[in-house]
Amino acid sequence: MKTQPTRHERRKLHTRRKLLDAARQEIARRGYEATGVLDITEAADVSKGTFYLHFRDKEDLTRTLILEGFAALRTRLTEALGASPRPADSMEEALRVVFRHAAENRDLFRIMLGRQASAELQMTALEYFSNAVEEIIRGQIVPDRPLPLPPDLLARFITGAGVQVGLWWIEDDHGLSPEAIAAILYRLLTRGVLPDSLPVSPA
Amino acid sequence: MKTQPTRHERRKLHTRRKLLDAARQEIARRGYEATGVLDITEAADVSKGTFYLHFRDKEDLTRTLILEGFAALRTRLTEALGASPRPADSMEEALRVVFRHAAENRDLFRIMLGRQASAELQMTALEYFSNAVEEIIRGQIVPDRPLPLPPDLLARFITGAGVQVGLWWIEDDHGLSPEAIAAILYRLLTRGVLPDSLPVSPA
Amino acid sequence: MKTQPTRHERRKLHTRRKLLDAARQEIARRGYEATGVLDITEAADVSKGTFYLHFRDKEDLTRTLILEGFAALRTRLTEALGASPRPADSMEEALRVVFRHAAENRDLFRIMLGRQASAELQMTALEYFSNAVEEIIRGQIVPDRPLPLPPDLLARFITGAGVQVGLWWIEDDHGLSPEAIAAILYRLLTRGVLPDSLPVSPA
Amino acid sequence: MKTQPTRHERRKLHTRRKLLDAARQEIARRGYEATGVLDITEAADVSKGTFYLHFRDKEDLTRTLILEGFAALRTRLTEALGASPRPADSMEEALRVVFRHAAENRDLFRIMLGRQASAELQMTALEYFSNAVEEIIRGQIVPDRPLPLPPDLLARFITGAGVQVGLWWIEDDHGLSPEAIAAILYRLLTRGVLPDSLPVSPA
DNA sequence: AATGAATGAGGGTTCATTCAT
DNA sequence: GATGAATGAACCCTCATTCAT
Repeated sequence: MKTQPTRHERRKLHTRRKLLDAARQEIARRGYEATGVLDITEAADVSKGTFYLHFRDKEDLTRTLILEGFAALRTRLTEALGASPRPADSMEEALRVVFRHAAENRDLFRIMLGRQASAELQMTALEYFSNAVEEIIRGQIVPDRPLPLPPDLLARFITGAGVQVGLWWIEDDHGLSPEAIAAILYRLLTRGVLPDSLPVSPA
Repeated sequence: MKTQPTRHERRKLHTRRKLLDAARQEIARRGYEATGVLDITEAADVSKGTFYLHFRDKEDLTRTLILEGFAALRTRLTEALGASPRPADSMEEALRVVFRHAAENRDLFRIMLGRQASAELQMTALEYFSNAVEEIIRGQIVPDRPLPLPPDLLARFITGAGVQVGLWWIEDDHGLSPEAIAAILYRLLTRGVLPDSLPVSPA
Repeated sequence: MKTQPTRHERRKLHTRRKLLDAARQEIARRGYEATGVLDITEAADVSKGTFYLHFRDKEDLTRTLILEGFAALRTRLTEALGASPRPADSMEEALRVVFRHAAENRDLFRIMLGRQASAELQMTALEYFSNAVEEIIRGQIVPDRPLPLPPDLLARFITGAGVQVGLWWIEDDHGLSPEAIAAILYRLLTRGVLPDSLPVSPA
Repeated sequence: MKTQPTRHERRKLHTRRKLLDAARQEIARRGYEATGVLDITEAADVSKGTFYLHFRDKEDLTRTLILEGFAALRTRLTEALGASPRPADSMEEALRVVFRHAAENRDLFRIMLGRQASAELQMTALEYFSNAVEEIIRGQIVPDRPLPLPPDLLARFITGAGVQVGLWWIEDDHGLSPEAIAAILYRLLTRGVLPDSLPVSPA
């Protein structure tokens, strides 16, 4: 059992991959709603019928695409932060990892969060990020000093701000490295937006 | 003279209003993409043809809906802040006004910003808010102390955070008054999210 | 009884005339099928409802337009040929009258016979002409020398040829006067198309 | 290899043929304008969507129908007249071929030339025939005896007459064989319509 | 596993016609 | 008599999905 991927299986996986890649490009280019199954299959150079051999429908494929992206990001975060990260320091490092990942997966981030998404998709992705952030927040609560605000509210605040900063930077990096934009976001989140609390020279 | 806005015109305006109201409800319920022109006209109890007498297409109607909303909010803000608001104090007051307005126009805010929107719509609304915030920021820059961060980036940060907090609160107010949620957001924006800077008792 | 046309009636007739004129122009410009009732009423500067006060529908109006044209032509023919025309000579004269009339009523002839017509209209007009020609033919049959061909066939032959020659000339008169084109058509009809029977210098 | 026009392709061609046949019948019955795509697909017993798989729109299909008809007629003429026809004799023979073809393709001729056409279609078909006739005329001009009339005018004359005679005969053959009606038309065209020049016994 | 012809519900839109004013 | 808002049937067309091959 599990001897080899049976050429057949390799071929099948290859087709599936072609579809996912084509979908990412097409959706990033034309937007989720405007991209038809035909656009995807033509870009993948397979027949329309084949699509339904691999995915239940367009939403299924897109969800797969996004979950793959999340999984990859998670892996990367885990690797970068080690098994037991010390939270305080690790937050900024986590942001750095996320921005680096975003830079390398622009299409995917646009599909998840930008105009190219469907509102549905956008909210789903946002919720995913938000849940992850909430998880982290909950992990940091110490029993004798409970948080004065609901963790899910904090998570939404952070995620909303982070996503918009991320999109601003993905559209045009303004000469900022992933590390630089991570530092800015970290500072804004932890110190607020009043001029006094802002760094003197950002970039 | 001018006694009669020509019953005709009154009738027409009435129909137009019925369409706008029906559209707001239907889109809030089913989402922008899932709502057909037929759904709207049926809810408004007019014929499909009538729709096209008043609006070029679904997008036109929705844009009208949203612009109306923006206009109403702007009016309200202007009234509340007076002719010459002192910026520093007025920020929190502005947030209060916005949250009060949001509470009274849940459907509209969901349509603009929530899952019910199209991604396109969502970004457009977000941009609108973001531009308004940017405007305010630029208005506060004093020549001898320039902002260390691009105003549009700050605006995106604030808007992203604000919108998510707003949606969190619109979905379920968690027992928080508009004033309370405005205070929380203001605090998070100006002092950051670290536990130390958070108030002791939120609501 | 019949005192004066009662200002009211004059006004009504005036509106009717405006509609007919507008229709002729619009249909000549855009074609019968492509011309909407709205196009006509706007050109006539009356409301859409008014249209149906004067005509049952678009076809009714168009038929009226064409019948008016026929009536005018008939009047002109009667005047020109006198009460008892001697057939032989009168045929060419009749053609001259028709071509003169066509030149002065291009729009109408285009609507009846050209691309601007509906196929229905075209055949109706053609049948009208054909019937008129048949009438003439039957009037010339002398009992002891019956025609060797059915009069309706001859009439269709003549009408078909005449209409196409007429359209050729209406589109561009090629420098030919009504009299000249009438002479050509007469010659072709009576002598045939073989080179030998053709006149030496046409125009 | 090439044994199989890929059952797929055969099936597709079959569907296409069903659509063309159904369209010919329906348009012949109800007229071009009055026939909807739905009428055609129902008659062909395929779904509405299938229509658009084979033709861009109704006009596209109709053009195809007519061009097919022209092509078939042209083939037949070429076969009948041989490679190098002697013009003089061949004109009557050509008419015979055309009338035979018309008899076997009544629906198509009605669609192209009769009330069932759109005026547009009618003029297009007429122009096609007219151009063909003009071609023939030009081919017969001998340098030292130039035609005294413009070839296109002659062509229009002949075509107009021929089409009307053809329609007269297609509607009801009046007991005339294709050969007989061809002879009549030939005689009328070459000798004119005056009683003296007409044959004594028509059929 | 792959194909692509066929499906058909549903979308947006137009426009001749009606009718209350 | 004139108006024009409202009607609704009918149209063309797209596209996600199915299914026979």
